Amino acid sequence: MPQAPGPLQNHLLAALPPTAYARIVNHLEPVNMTLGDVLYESGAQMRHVYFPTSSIVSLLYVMEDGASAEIAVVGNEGIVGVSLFMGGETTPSRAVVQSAGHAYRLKGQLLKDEFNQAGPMQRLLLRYTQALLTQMAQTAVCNRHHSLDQQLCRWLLLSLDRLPSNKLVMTQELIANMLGVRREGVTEAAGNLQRAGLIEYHRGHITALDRPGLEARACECYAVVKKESDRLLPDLHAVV
Amino acid sequence: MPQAPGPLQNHLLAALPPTAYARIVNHLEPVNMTLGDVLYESGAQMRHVYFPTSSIVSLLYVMEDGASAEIAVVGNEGIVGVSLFMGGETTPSRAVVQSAGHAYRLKGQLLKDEFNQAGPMQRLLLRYTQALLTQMAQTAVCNRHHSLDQQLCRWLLLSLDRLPSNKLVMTQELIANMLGVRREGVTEAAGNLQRAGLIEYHRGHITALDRPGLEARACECYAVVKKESDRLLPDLHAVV
DNA sequence: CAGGCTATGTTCGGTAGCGCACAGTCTGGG
DNA sequence: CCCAGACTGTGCGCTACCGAACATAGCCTG
Repeated sequence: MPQAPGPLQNHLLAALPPTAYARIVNHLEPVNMTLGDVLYESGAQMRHVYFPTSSIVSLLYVMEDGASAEIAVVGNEGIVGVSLFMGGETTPSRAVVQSAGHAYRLKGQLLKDEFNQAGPMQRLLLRYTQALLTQMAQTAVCNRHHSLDQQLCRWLLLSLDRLPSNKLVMTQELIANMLGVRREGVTEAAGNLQRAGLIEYHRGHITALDRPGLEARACECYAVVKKESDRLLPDLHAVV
Repeated sequence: MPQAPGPLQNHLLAALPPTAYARIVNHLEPVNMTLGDVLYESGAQMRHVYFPTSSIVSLLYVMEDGASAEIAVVGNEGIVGVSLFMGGETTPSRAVVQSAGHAYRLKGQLLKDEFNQAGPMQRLLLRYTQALLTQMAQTAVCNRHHSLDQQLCRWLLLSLDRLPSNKLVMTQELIANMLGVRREGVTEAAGNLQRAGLIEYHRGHITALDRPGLEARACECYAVVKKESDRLLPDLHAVV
C-alpha cells in the first residue's frame, strides 16, 4: 500500500478551522483498514470514531436470520460513529470496511469534548449527520421502488465517489450482502452493465468505464443523495 | 374535536427542565392538524418546527414519477423539522399529516436559539434525531426484506404507539401511499389480518383487536425501532 | 330515496427476484 | 505445475407483488 494519506484527505477534518484542527490533530491515530474489518458491532459501545481518508465503510444492519442490508456508506466525506456525539453511544447497526485503505481514528471522549464546545466541529458534524440521514432515507426509497440494475448503479456510483480511481475491489458476493439481494442477482445485473459497456468486471475487480452511462442508468436516488451531500457539506479546500 | 391537549403531551417538551421549558412556552402556538396537511414540501424552507401531541406526521419521499414511500413517522414522541437545527434548513422529503389531531409549533429561529444554548434542549433533540435515524435505517431494511403483511403490521404498530386509542382513521389507499405499494396489496394484507382476528377494518376506520398478535406477526423491525426509541428517549414523567 | 362518489374486494396475466442446484473458470499456494 | 478453493455464470420452478380492469358496497347529498 502506498504512503498513507494525511488527515486532511478527510473532508470533515479539512474543513475545520486551524484552531479546532490543532486541538485534535495530535490525537488522530492512523489506522489501516482491511476489507471486512468490523469497526463496530451492533449495540456495542464505541471507543473511537473513524475519519476515513482512502477507505470506505458500510453501515449494515444484520437481521436475526443472517440476512443483511446496507443502510449507508461512509468515505472520506464523513465520519463513522455519529451515535457517539448524538448522545446514544450505540446503534443497532454494524460498521464494516467495504474498501480497504486508510483512516484516522480519535478517542470517543475527545470527539465528544470537541463537539460539546458547540463550535465549528459541532456544526460540521451535524450537517454531515443530516447528509447521512438523507442517504438512509433514499436507501429506503430505493429498496422499495427500484430495480436491481438501478440499485447496483447507484451503489457503484456512491462507492466510486469515495475513491480516487475508477476501480474497486469487490466480489459479487459482497455486493449482494450490501444490497441485501442474492449473489446471482448481482451476477445478472453486473452482466447487464458489462454488456452495455459501462463497467468491466473481473474476479473481484470492477472498473467503471462509462460514468455518465452509469449515472443515466441509475435511479434518481443517486442524484438526490449527491446533490444533498454537495449542498450540506463544505468543499474540500485544503488538500494535502 | 375535544379539548386540545397541552404541550406537555409531547414527550420532548415534557422532558425539558422547567427553566428551558419556560423560555419557549409562551412561543408555542397550538395548531390543528388535518389529515393530508402538508407541513413542509420537499426542499422548502421551514418556518416552524412542529411538536405533535395528538397527531401523527409522516415523512414521505415523493419520486419524479409520483410514486412515494414513507421514510419515518413522527408522533408525540418527537418533532417535525430536524433539519432546522441540524443546519441544513431543508430536506428532500415532505411532511404530511397522517392522523388528524393537535400539535404545537415554534418559530424556527426560536428553536435554533434554544438549541444553540447547547443545553438540555440540544441533548434531547440530538437523541431524538438518533432515534429517527434508527427508524429510517430500519425502514430501509424492512423495505428490502419483509413481506407486505409484516410491513403492514409494523406500520400499524408504529401508528398505534403514537395514538391514545386502538383506532385509527386511514384508508387503504393512503396506507398504500405510505408503504409505497399498490392499494390492492394493502386490501389483501389487511384482509389477512382481519381474517386472523387481529384488526377490524371498516371504510377508513381500523381498530386493532389483538396487539400482541400484531407484534407477533410483524417483523423484527418494529421491535428494533421500539427498543431503540425507549432507550434513547426520556420517559414521559409529567403528563398534563 | 336516487344517484354519485368513495372505499373495498376480486380477478388475471406479467415479471422481478428468490432458493436451489450445478457447471465452468480463474488463481494462489504447496 | 497442479489442485483446492474462490469467483462467476446458468438454468430451473416458485412466490410476491405489479398493472389494469372491473364489481360491489357503504355513505352523503340533494
